[in-house]
Amino acid sequence: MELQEGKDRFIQSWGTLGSSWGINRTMAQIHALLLISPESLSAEQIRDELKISMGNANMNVRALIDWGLVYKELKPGHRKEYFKAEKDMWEVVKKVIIQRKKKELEPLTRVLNDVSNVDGDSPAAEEFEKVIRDIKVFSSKADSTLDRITNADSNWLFGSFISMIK
Amino acid sequence: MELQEGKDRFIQSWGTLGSSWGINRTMAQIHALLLISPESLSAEQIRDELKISMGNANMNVRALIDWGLVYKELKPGHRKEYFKAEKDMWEVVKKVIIQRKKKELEPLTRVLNDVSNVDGDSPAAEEFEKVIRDIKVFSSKADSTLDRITNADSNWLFGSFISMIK
DNA sequence: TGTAATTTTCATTTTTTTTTGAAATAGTTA
DNA sequence: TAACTATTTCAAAAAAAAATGAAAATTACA
Repeated sequence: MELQEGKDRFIQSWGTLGSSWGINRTMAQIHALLLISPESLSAEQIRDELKISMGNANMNVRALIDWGLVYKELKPGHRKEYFKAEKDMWEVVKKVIIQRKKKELEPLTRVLNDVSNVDGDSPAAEEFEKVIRDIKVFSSKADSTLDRITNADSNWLFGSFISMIK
Repeated sequence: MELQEGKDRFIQSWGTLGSSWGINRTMAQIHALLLISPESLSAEQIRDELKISMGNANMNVRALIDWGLVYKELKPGHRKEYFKAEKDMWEVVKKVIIQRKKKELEPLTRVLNDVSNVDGDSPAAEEFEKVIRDIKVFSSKADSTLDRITNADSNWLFGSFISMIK
């Protein structure tokens, strides 16, 4: 297969995957482009490769930097800013978990605490409080497990320790 | 807090959370409504509670059933179909993992295999192949870890086994 | 089988999300 | 500081996703 075709297909596919992970398509495509690039790229190069506007390129590069998935690189003698991707997949996953935990788990926890006591003792109220309690217990476990994951080595989750508990 | 206010806030919040998980807002709201309901509900009741159209209610209930997050219940003496939610959060998470694995990991793997060999040995081609290889290794580990999770008891991931490897 | 209730489908409309592009701002060099 | 290059912002446009509602299909019961 031609390199160009491979690149296009990979960028496309990574973009689709990103959409399911709270990373919009262009954002994920930029990440893909930087992943497969041996050199860091400028916003201008990103715009040209992906055929998007400067504004779009700039906004999504910033978002990627916020997520910790892309780093800014200052090339001596160059005026433009250059960008390179985090290429370690375990790091990528950890960064995504950190963001999503912040954006999803924390707001949910706030609501669960707010609504955990309701008036009355009808079956509906009882069931409601029970479900809220269950979800609270579950999300607090998820919270600490996710913390453990984001602080661990990839082998902790993937690796040989499996055999230890078999 | 009034029960109704608590319900509304929870349904709203679960809907938002769902949007980040490949479950559209209404789909997640229906799941939330069924979660906190002591009795199974008909499509008509769901439509009324959430103020949505029948078509929308029907389509999203079907989707929830596909995901395994909602079950159909046949009430003797009733003509309508009734629906109840999967209320065990660990089951909910496992069902979501199963769906997302199918919808995301499998297509990615296919593309990675397709593009893993490209012409030439330029730095760009070398880097491309290296990145594809890395992602392949990573996703195959993720794949088996996710299988393990979906077959395990919730304690496996959350629970006391942590202490075993400390 | 005929009738009414229920469920499903899907073209159209509405809503939400993303992108553009042009203007404003910031930064660099001579 | 002037002239130019690069970056950021954001209102408006475009694209994508979701919801409606009416018609079609299915199902249950007399």
